[in-house]
Amino acid sequence: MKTQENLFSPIKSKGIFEEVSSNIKRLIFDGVLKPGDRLPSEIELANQFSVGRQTIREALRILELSGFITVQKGGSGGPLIKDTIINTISDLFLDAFRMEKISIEELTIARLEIEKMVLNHVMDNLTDLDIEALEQNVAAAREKIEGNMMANEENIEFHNLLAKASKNHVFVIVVGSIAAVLRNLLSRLSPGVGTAGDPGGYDKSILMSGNAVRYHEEILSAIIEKRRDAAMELLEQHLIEVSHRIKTLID
Amino acid sequence: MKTQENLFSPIKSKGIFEEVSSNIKRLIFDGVLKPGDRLPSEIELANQFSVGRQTIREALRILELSGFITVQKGGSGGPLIKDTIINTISDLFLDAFRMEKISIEELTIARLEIEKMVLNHVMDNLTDLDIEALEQNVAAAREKIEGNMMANEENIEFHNLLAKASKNHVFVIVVGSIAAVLRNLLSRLSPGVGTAGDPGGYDKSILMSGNAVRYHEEILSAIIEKRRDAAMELLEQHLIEVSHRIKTLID
DNA sequence: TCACATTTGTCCGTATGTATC
DNA sequence: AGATACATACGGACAAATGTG
Repeated sequence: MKTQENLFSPIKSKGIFEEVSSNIKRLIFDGVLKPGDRLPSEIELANQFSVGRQTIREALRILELSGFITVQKGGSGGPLIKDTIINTISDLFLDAFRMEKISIEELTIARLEIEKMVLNHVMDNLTDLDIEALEQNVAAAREKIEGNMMANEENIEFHNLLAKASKNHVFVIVVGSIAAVLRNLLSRLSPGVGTAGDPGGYDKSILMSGNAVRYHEEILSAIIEKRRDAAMELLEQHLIEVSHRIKTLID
Repeated sequence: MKTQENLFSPIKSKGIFEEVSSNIKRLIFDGVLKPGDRLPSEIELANQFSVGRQTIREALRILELSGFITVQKGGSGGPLIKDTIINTISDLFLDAFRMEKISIEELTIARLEIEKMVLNHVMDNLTDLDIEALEQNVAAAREKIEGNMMANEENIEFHNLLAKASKNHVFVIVVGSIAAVLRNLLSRLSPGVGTAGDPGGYDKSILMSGNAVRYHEEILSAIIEKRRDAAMELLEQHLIEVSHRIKTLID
């Protein structure tokens, strides 16, 4: 029963590969290595640390799955410092949702509540840059709709941009994760929807997508004009409609 | 430029080790493999998948860092299915803190908003079983406090039980993740606090812990008596006080 | 207490696939 | 198209750790 978790020096605990990844992590935390910098190749790292290549590979795998680096194959490739922690956290939330077998009802209820909460924060922290990004998003979405194309990616991004405008990264992660789950569900229910230039999507799906864009435009207007209650009401209507759309797809 | 993302069979895209980990992941999602089950040894897996042992190792490393398995060395050891996604998320949150992607302020604001939202749902969906679990929790916490021991685990669990009482798994995961981050932070800031029977904890930390228990008791009473506004007010006071406690620990 | 078997951890050598120049 | 550089993958070997008899 002595489950003493030694939190002070988590290094040295498991093996060399963890120590190597911790060392590189520390360099990133201390600012010695910044996003965009290149790490030496595996062979080079193996020589510098005086360890085997497999050990380096597992250390790099840790860093990759922790969102600190990406690895590119081929010539002039190799490990690249890149900050993707937020995305990594979102991925794990997605896994957690899938493990718990979340129902559509639960997800839509939670989404509705959380996004309303986020919107409240947006109204208090909105900047011109946020407005610009949101306007750009709905413009791009409208353009696609007018070209008879789905605008699903843009529509999902609208909600992510809204979360960003709340100036709270926790909200960004949570909203982004829920959006990822929904996108996952939609792509399973109506295949080919997310792909660009899908020639088979000339059905009511485009109408729904266009409808969402109109809602986004109205919500954005209400936000800009500081009409808080109207924005909340529109958001609620929009999300309820989306949930209905998903339900009809399931049947 | 042919970046066609095939959402139906994302396998074969990156490499063999990702395909292996995806296969095992799928088995876990589908319930074929459940927490507590043992995976074959690395050599056995290598034979069954007809791949090298190094490939298996990297696949297992992915699963470990994604919170799906743990790996034990030695005789009768090996890969063990275990759901630790929430802990993994909290670890990444800590990394995000260190990378200054998330601040304590953001986290406490998000926690306050989310738990208030959850409490509202709890008031509408409370059952006798939830009440029983919550009462048992505060009773256990009080017992520890009266024995001059910290009740941090119980106090954190109180909030998780609250989330469960909302009957929404999304809330459970979000609240659980935030709680895990806070527990992780607290254990780093005030070492030895989480361990049972810590003889060095006879300081103001126990007072704070006891204070939290009192708040929990009052909140629970308000919930049972359907005093919604009072419960919300108490919860808000409680969480603000906790955030102050964390801030003072950081300075 | 002491081997013993099992399993992960680590290293080496080599070959292949892949992206860049 | 060819050369180069790099990750990816295979097989074999030994060391270290851990539970079991």
